Amino acid sequence: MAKEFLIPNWETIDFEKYFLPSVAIDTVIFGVHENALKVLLMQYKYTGAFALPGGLISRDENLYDSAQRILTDRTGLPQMYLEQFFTFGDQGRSDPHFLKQILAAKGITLPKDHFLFRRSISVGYYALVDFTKVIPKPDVLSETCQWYDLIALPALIQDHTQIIAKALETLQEHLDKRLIVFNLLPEKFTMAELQTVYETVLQSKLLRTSFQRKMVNLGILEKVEKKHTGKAHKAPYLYKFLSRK
Amino acid sequence: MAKEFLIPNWETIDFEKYFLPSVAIDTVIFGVHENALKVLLMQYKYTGAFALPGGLISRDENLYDSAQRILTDRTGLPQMYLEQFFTFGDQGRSDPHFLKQILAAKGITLPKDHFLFRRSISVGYYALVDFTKVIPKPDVLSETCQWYDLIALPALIQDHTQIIAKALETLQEHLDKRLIVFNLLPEKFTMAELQTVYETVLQSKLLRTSFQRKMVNLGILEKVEKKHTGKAHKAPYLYKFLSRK
DNA sequence: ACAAAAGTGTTAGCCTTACACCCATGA
DNA sequence: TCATGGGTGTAAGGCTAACACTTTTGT
Repeated sequence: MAKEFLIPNWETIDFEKYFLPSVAIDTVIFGVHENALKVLLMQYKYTGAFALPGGLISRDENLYDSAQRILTDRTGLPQMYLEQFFTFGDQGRSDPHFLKQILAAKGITLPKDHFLFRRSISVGYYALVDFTKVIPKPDVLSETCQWYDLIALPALIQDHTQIIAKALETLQEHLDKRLIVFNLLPEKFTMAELQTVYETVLQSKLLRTSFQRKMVNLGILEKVEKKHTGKAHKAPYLYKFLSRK
Repeated sequence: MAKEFLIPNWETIDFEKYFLPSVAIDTVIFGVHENALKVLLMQYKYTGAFALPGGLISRDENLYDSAQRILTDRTGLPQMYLEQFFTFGDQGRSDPHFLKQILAAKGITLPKDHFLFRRSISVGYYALVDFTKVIPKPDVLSETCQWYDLIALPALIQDHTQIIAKALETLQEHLDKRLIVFNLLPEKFTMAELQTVYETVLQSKLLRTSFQRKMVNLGILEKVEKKHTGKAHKAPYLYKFLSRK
């Protein structure tokens, strides 16, 4: 339910009947491409404002499942690594300015205190995805849904810049503790690629030789075969993640 | 506002006017007493059911401030160490059974789909307090507000047992990373007392000599004076936490 | 053969584990 | 002086930083 629910008559639909009021979900979708950490953002229709993918929680849906659904809608992936990281609830954070503008441009007018305009708490989830497998898809409010480099983000609506910052912080803390990097990579990868992901996420340079040893010593990598790049140097090995140790 | 707001006419008060619907806060208040980790629980009137302190979010209040207010109401402390740890949003988690029973016993009848009976998401905060400074105070729904040993908790309503488990898990992760143990202790304490707190929180024995060195090497402790216990052994030093390094 | 990148060896330092030992205290 | 608990010394092991070195590849 609710997948492309938002398309029909805004004026007549009873949002309260299907969705929980005053709560929403915002998602930060991380992907790696060309040695850079990327985030999936939507650009709103008419206004050109940038925002994180997000959505409402169905009354008959668990919170986690809501996040999963929203992420599937935007990425096309049936499932992905997904983690709740923080809930944002400052008073000033809900600013219906852009939504009102978009609806006005569509010729839709809703009452001032409409469900969609009221203050809401937002539960933040971050997702790690294989960049190459994602097919970004805008929602009804947005013109585009595209990857943006984390170090060159456009201005975002509301508190979405802070939400991304907090997501990154959490990801950095989780990176070593849980073994989750592999969600950002294709099945097979070189040690250099793995290191680059670490470096872009942690935003710091790591020693090549120490990194190699550390990863190998974790005992979760399997050497697969050599990858001949055609370059004038030793061919690197490809590694695979051992799913269950 | 909203402090003892819940006392008067349940039937006539417009909850939606003052509080956000479908969101609540639950708090896990940790304290240490007699070498044991304790949690503050309320016991509901009439039903005898046990629950975590919690409450609603005022429309004009930041999320964090709501949690602070709820905690001040239950402990009497104007402020305390406070951290958001998770947001719980499974469908089945809201069970208005006990609330309905209590209201029925009071002779209050509210419509079946009343604000207070609907499914809600709950934002979890944990607090660390100095046990000796807390003056527990029940809310309007509860008969008592008391400390319970973490390893001998009574059965709790809804998903409150899981909420406590998640809070403890988070506290364990934060214990070494942030320097927060001191919120559970009085100003001056012996190394043995500090170690006991670590052991009860982490639920594992630690080596006395290594622990001593580790704590001292952190450089955040100040040796104050000796504490003569009257026991037949060397008097331990009292230590103080250096607030800002 | 040579440059460039991948991989291995080696040493030093730090932190933890483990346990031995000394110190202070009141019975 | 002895039992008890507090505090320090010391050695082994694991992990990381730092850097030297070897290996493999295509030009």
